[in-house]
Amino acid sequence: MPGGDQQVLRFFHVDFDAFYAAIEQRDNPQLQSKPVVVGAAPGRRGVVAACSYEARSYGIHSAMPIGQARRLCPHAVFLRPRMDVYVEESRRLMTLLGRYSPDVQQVSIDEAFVDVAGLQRMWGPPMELARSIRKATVDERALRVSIGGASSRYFAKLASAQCKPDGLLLLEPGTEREFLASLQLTDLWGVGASTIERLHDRGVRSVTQLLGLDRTTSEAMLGEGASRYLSTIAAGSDPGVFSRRRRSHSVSSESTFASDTSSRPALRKVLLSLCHRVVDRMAEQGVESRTLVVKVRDAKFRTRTVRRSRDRPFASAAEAYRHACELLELRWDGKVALRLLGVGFADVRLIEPGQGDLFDDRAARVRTVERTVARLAKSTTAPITKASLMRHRPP
DNA sequence: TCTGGGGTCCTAGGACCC
DNA sequence: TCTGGGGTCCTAGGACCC
Repeated sequence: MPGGDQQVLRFFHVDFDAFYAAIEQRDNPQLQSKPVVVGAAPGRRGVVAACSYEARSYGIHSAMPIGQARRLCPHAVFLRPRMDVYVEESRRLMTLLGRYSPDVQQVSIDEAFVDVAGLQRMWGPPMELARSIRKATVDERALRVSIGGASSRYFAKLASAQCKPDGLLLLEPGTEREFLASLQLTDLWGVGASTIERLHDRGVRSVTQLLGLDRTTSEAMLGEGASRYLSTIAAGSDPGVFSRRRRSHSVSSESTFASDTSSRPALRKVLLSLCHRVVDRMAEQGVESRTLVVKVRDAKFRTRTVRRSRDRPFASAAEAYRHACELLELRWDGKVALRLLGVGFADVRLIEPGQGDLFDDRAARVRTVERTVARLAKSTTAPITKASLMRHRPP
């Protein structure tokens, strides 16, 4: 059937190399060709958010505890993230990609899928298009990018990971299975440490072995969902993890303390501040939720959550805070020291017009005051906050 | 060695209803 | 004194990713 099911190279996965670190190196020439680590301040709690390839040669990688990174490379340059700069850079890069294709799907701050179907007449074959994009990011933004191309998003993503940094790898449609056989288990997107451990326990050490398992064995090992996921990949098909459907949505904020604490007043203060942060962010997005979640992590790194759904959305930070305090007591005995508190909303939805009347008057009034304060705080340099959040009470 | 913050998706079990 | 099956909503935890 001409043109029917024939696979074509349809997607690029465009992935910027060591994004935060590369921006820092670009903006400060003294950092070029030096090990640069962006993340928590050394000596404090936190991890590596991104690091330059020079830093990687010392064994540093993202998500590594910052103290460990410093031990591996004490002379590395340690920087705190400048998120506003990275977000702005990301916006410019997505605009740049938009010049090449009307269909750019951003999937994180530093990566996007580009649908290249039908672009041949304007930009030439995929290889030429990819080269043009790579040249443009260097010429215009002084940033390097790796591009993977394939007939599906999933394989394009695998391909870009294989050619990093500063690489280009286009998979000829039909060669997916061959490509898979050249990968390690850890290269498969969606297969993490826990799955790998389970596989190793059962003697499965290679992708070929994994993909050769019969369905019954693999279901017994990994469960039905994961088994179906892997058999789709094994067939060279897209398991669909990057398709656009978005079922639910959540908004959350959390904070790890400089040191563990079991002080109830201190914890409540954190809770109040988190409630304000999350509710303000939801207001900016024009969304609301009926489900509040509180997250607690203790000194032993044991994490627990507790949630409460009700029949109408939470209307204000003050209201969320009252419930959050109750939820905290359900998950915390008041004795054990905690290292983290989090507050979030699940199943977040767009506010429907005219729904404001559903809130009772008092909640609506409180919310109006909160919004005004939030706006004021943004438009002035004078610090505006709730009295209970201030370090020292005013005289 | 010490383990951030922001997310998504899946699983499994209980309550409740028809 | 033995018990079905399906659907929906809710909760908690886990795996995974950037």
